[in-house]
Amino acid sequence: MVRRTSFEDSDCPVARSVDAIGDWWSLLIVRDAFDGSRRFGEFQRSLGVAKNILSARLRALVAGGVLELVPAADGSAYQEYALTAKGRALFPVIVALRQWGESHFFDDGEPHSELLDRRDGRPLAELRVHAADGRPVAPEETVVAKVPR
Amino acid sequence: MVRRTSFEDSDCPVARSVDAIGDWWSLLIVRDAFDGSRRFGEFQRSLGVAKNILSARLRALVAGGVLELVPAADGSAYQEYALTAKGRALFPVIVALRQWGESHFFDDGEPHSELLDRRDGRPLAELRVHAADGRPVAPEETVVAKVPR
DNA sequence: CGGATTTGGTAGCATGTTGCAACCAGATGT
DNA sequence: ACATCTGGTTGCAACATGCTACCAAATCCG
Repeated sequence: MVRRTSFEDSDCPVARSVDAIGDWWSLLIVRDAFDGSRRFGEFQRSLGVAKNILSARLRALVAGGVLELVPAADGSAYQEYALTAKGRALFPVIVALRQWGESHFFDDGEPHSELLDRRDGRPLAELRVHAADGRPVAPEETVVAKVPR
Repeated sequence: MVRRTSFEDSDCPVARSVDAIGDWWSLLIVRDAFDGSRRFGEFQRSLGVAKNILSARLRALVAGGVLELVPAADGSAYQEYALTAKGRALFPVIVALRQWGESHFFDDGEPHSELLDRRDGRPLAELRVHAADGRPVAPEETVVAKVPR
């Protein structure tokens, strides 16, 4: 994306997040990281993305503090990409996108990969937005407060 | 983004969602729609995006069923873009991105726009991922079930 | 009514980014 | 030692992006 206008100075957190993630490939990389991918080759096989693109995205994610390079768990000289705390904090974003996709882009019975609770093997609960007091809120019940200058 | 490989046939809901949204501009358009923007000009002023890009994105979002064209509320001959039910279902995605941005890209006290509960004026609760039984689950406590062929 | 302005776009063009293929160095396997 | 795997980089063509100019219809304003 040719973007002469970066969002890194925007006062909207959504814009900064979008800017930090970079592009959709990056988000799918993060998804794969949640799913257990750790090595360059794993990401590449899973995503089918060109290696130069993957290389650039991984570097950007590391620079952005979403991933970090750690020594390979198997003791080899290679390195692995691991989610940082900041990267793991993207979990609700991935889950939200996943649930939206499940709800709107698959016919009844059409098979798709699913995110399950490891403990009981059941799908996760639908994400819901709540107010500070725990009451569920719909979009119309919210308001964006413009930044206090 | 030059993407010869579309994700529309992926079995991963995240990939299909990403594909359906299209690009980051589209997501910011949806964010603005949640914030009350309805007209072409409103989106353009708010985003500062080139008109041809905005035009293409709006058309794609309408084609994808995220937005729909409705007669203008003020009775004029113009039309307005309104979120469909499918579009409104993106609310958790936007909120998740917003909260991630708030947590990681603003210094303490740095002003930023905020999403508040209209009823009590307080920020929303932090989104959390729960299992079917209501227990909170961390990423490591989940597993992706590969599609049953 | 008539002219100016706003709204909501489209068209053309330069440029940057994507994505493919080829290549390459170091680590690993045998 | 030799082959292969891993993890990249480089060059290049094609395409999408984004800017500016242009345009038609609707609306405003005197």
